[in-house]
Amino acid sequence: MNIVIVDDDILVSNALKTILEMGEDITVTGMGQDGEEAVQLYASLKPDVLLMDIRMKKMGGLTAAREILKEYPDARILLLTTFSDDEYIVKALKYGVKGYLLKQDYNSILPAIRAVYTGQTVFGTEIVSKIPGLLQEKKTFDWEAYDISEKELHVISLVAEGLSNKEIAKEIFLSEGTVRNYISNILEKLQLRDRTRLAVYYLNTIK
Amino acid sequence: MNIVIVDDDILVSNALKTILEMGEDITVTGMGQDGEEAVQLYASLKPDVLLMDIRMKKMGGLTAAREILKEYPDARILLLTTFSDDEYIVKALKYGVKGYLLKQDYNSILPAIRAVYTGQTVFGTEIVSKIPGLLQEKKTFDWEAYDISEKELHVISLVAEGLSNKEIAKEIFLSEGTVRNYISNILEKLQLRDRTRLAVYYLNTIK
DNA sequence: AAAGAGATGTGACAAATGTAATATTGATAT
DNA sequence: ATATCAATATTACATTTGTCACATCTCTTT
Repeated sequence: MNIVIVDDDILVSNALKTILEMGEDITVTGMGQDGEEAVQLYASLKPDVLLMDIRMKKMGGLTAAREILKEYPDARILLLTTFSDDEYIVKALKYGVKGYLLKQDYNSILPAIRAVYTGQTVFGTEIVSKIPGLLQEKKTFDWEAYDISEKELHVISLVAEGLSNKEIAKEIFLSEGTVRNYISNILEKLQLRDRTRLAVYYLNTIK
Repeated sequence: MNIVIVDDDILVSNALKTILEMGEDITVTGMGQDGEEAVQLYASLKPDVLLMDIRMKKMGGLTAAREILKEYPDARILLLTTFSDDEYIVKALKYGVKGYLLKQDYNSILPAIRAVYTGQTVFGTEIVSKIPGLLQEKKTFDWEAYDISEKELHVISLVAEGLSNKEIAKEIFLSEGTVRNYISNILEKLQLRDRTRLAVYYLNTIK
């Protein structure tokens, strides 16, 4: 299994190399220090797995990953992060990165690489919980508790689609004025102050 | 490393056992055929990893996983799925399951188990894309393509937090009028018609 | 029939919003 | 110094929005 390691810090790169080569079937075929090198190295060496730091000068790991995956969609890239770079994880996953690990866990890097090699996607401890839409757990809102009727809920959903009062009125066969009253009531009940906040609130909530 | 295998189908269980024991450091210490057995086996054997089918009679793998994790939050459970059981994945992750694999990929089971053993979370090929909130088709919007500047993006995010023009103005040290112009421009560029739609659009999009 | 309750509608008003045209400012280049 | 450009600001205006008080209208209950 051929691996390329890219990391700003040569000490880290070497440490990683040592760890990896403890696996007999593993060869580190190349090493680089920034995103641009990563792109070049990948293109020339086509390693089985690319192990790359996410924070690097010049081109960062994320951008490099994107570039590489654009060209080689099946590239197996494992990103290393120090900690709490949670913001990048979603992007990384979208690009098609195959792993997102904490540098700290030295002894999990080897198994992670093997898993990635077989096509799996691997997340370091704690990282899964950073995936929004997963942990970001939309409040399961108990609309009933606020005396929100079925009809009102419908209006809310229309607001959250961006309809104007006039359009909502037409949609549910009420006068525009009544729709205004409806919304005014809803805002009062929910302690919100305008339709934008209402829309946002609704979207962050599960019906 | 001690493993317990739970699967309806004894043929599958045995096949898995054979595969696993090709790893010399691995011992299959117990085998069961449904969720209830899984719970019992886990409690009595405390395996390092529990490998479990998700579809089983009596208690299914998901429920079993929940029960076990309720009692032992650090349990490392790897669920096996035939395919396209995507609906369960989010629940599984919420419970704290450490892996979700396709049964088909025989040769990825071993590395996956090792990764799980070190605390990583592993997803089989294709499975990542099933995570809603991720694939949940937030359009990866290329704001740059619409000439949205960094500052404009900031304004947009503030709109999506429900701030009024006046508040936004105070926040970023511009006059209210300028903020209005900003937003007017943004709406024009994005072909949207008011702040509510802008907020909705933004929330359904990844920065 | 009268009264009450609930949903719907109207009118009036202030505030916020969106648009457009036109300043003002400040920095840069010539 | 002048011309130029981008960013910011101002002004004016039409619309939309949110609030409130008060009508209607329709059922139901008594």
